[in-house]
Amino acid sequence: MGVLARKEREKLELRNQILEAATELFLKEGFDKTSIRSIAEKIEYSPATIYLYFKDKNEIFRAIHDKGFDMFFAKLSESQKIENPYMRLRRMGDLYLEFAFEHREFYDLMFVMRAPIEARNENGNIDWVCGMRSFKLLQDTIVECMEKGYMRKMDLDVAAVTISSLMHGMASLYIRERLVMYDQNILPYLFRDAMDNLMQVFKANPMTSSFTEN
Amino acid sequence: MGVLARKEREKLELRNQILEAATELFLKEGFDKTSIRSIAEKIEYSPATIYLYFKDKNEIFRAIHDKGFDMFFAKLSESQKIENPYMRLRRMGDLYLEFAFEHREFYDLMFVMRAPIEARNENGNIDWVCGMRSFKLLQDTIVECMEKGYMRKMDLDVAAVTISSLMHGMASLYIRERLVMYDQNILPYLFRDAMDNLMQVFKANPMTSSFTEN
DNA sequence: AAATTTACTGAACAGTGTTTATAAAAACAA
DNA sequence: TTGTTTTTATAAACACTGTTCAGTAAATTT
Repeated sequence: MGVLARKEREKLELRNQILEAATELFLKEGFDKTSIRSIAEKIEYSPATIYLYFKDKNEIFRAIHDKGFDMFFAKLSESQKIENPYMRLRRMGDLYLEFAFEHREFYDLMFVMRAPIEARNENGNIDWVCGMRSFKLLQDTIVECMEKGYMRKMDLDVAAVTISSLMHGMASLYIRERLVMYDQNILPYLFRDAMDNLMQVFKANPMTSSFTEN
Repeated sequence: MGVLARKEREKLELRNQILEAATELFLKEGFDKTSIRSIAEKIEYSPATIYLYFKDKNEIFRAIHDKGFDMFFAKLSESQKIENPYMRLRRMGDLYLEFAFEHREFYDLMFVMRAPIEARNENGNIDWVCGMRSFKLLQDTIVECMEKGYMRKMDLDVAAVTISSLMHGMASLYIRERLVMYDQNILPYLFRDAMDNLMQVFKANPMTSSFTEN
């Protein structure tokens, strides 16, 4: 049955064409200007055709959102070559911000925009896998830090949420232009110091632990 | 010239009517469903009339955004009765999250949405006053903490950005549904611990300062 | 009473996401 | 090679959206 296989392939190919066109438009023109009609024109199909491959506009951006998380995971994984988990965690912070700065639109779609979230809600099950892969990387690193004594023992969820929140806060305040009172060129330095500061919260300091523990 | 005064008053009154209707719709139906036509219908005027009082839809939401910042400032100011600046700073954190949880739509408009920001960009000058008032409250409290020895001396901008980013990160990840992997009921407790942790970064601990200073 | 200013609106423009009936093409069966 | 069925694509329409502008009616001034 080579016919079915070919059809399957063709079907997937057009789906990818739609996704590529949508991504290109999204990165160049933004979400609002990436209309179903503009995508259709780019791939030289009728707008209605797109609805044979995606349920709605949100589902298209849900797919782009997923690809963004793949890129994000790859970026964060660059830290894995670092042996020391505490240094690795610190490096993940830099990589996080590098991703946010280099791929603002993707970051925005993944962590801020409503569209990709609304797509899965109608699906029924809230499949949260793609983002979870990166979050698990963070969790595992924290656990390793605590196990190997680089970090004082504390609730994993609290540590993970604290770190994620600081990172996302900086990235999203910048991307959504809520830090315009600062010279945009010094922001990376401010963010760096903020990360360094936070790292100290978690640091296990044997010499002072008896004083700071309570 | 009582006539002119009355006309001025009437002009302002309709402007407020538009704003009230828009706010009500915004809180009930969200940004997208608050159309110019729906606002017009609510106040029983033609859609075109709205454009005699506001340049565009963004300008309407820019005004609502400003009112939100007034509420926000009032909320944060509740902390001012606390004498100790370190305790006051900690209280401001709680009040920040209370505001975000109680007025999600306002918070979203003020700190996440693009619409109100785009409004001022066309104005020319980026009048950043409304949000700055609250930010200054934070800065002043930090300065007071450092001056009175409750907080170790460090760069004010770094401290302010660190605190703002953590707060906004928690609030916006929650509001934009990026923390759905957690039981939503425990989030307030996680956030509380995250704030307590961060406070420790800044804490001036005389007994251990000689060890931690470099 | 006439002229002018101010306030308002109907209608249109150019777009949006989405659905549906219809047509064409491809695959399968006799 | 027919005829039938399934798959794939689309034109056209629906119900919206923000925004503009010519034209009208009312209020104010001369």
